[in-house]
Amino acid sequence: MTTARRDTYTPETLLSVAVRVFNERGYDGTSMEHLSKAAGISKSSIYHHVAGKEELLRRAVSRALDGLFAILDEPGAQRGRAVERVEYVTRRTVEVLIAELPYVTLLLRVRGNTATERWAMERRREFDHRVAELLGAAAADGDLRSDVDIRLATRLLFGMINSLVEWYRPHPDQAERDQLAETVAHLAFDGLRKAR
Amino acid sequence: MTTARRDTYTPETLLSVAVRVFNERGYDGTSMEHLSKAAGISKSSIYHHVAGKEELLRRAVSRALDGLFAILDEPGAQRGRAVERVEYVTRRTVEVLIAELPYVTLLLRVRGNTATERWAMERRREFDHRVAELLGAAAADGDLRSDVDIRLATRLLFGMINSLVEWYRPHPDQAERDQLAETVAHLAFDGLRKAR
DNA sequence: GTCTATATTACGATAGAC
DNA sequence: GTCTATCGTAATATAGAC
Repeated sequence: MTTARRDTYTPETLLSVAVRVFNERGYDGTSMEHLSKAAGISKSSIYHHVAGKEELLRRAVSRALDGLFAILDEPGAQRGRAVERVEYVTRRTVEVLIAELPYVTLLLRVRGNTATERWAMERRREFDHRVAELLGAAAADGDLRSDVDIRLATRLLFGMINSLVEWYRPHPDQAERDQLAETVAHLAFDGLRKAR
Repeated sequence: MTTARRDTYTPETLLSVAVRVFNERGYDGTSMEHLSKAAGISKSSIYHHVAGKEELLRRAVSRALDGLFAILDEPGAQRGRAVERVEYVTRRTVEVLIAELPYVTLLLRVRGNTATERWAMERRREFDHRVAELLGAAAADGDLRSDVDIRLATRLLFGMINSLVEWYRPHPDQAERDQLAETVAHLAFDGLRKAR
């Protein structure tokens, strides 16, 4: 082994700094100079670790997308009635959003000006589509209220969940985080689920 | 009277072009060159109508904020039980958001990099605060479920409403627009309001 | 009111020393 | 791995002709 702890940047540690600044100023509003100041190294040193600004964006949104898509492969999203699977995905989406907050925040804000941004938007739409299918299956099972359009409900549900990135700030208390996911699912589905 | 119809830009008509481009590319991602191409006039001609890029932003977010604050002065937001007032404000906020869609969209996306952006964010927080107070009054009246934190509910409600700007596209059918406001209020309050 | 031409600054990225 | 110096481009904005 070499020295126990290196006090230099890796692409990953540099990424965490960059994502914070991207979220504060917006991706387009952040210059390499801004990143350089925030990281405490010169502009050219950043290029030693990553190819450029867009690579930092790609790494960040990839991390967010990987976290979201992994939810769909979990047992809770694959077994049981559709309404229970979509409720599970709702809770887990909130949890992943909180666990990877800065990365998902950045993902939700890309505008499509670069190839990387357009790729991220397409992958995100794919995730939304997968959840919309689940919600559609739950409706077909007769487990959702019939007086609400399913596409509209999907969009409002995602709108509610995704809005968390605009105000939620990391909390050390694990119980508090579980509570949040429960409240969101509770609020969403007590409005959605057919009375019985 | 002069000629019935001038085929030249006013600050207002130029604004509608600029806001569209701002929403497509993001404010920071839009250059005066982009605006010039979209408007079909040269960069320097734009400066004949407005002082610069930031003035276009200020005019846009002002229009959005004026529309939102006007809701709070309407009779429906001032009379009756708090729970009915907040439901009225919810419906009207959806309607104003749709009526002034590109302007509100831009307002909801400002990041705070300029003085104009920080002013807009502060005014928007003020509006949110006013609605949160209404929701608090409704809770004090005992008209809302007691198992949901009121601050969290306010944020999720706004998150749901504001997410409309991410997917809603103008629709000529007035009934469709009324329907949307009803559905949002329905979904939100059938989850929020105490069973009776 | 619109244009071309340009001043000036900021940006992303590279060269090359240490 | 980090630096200073710099390149080439694109940005906001202005000058001044028509």
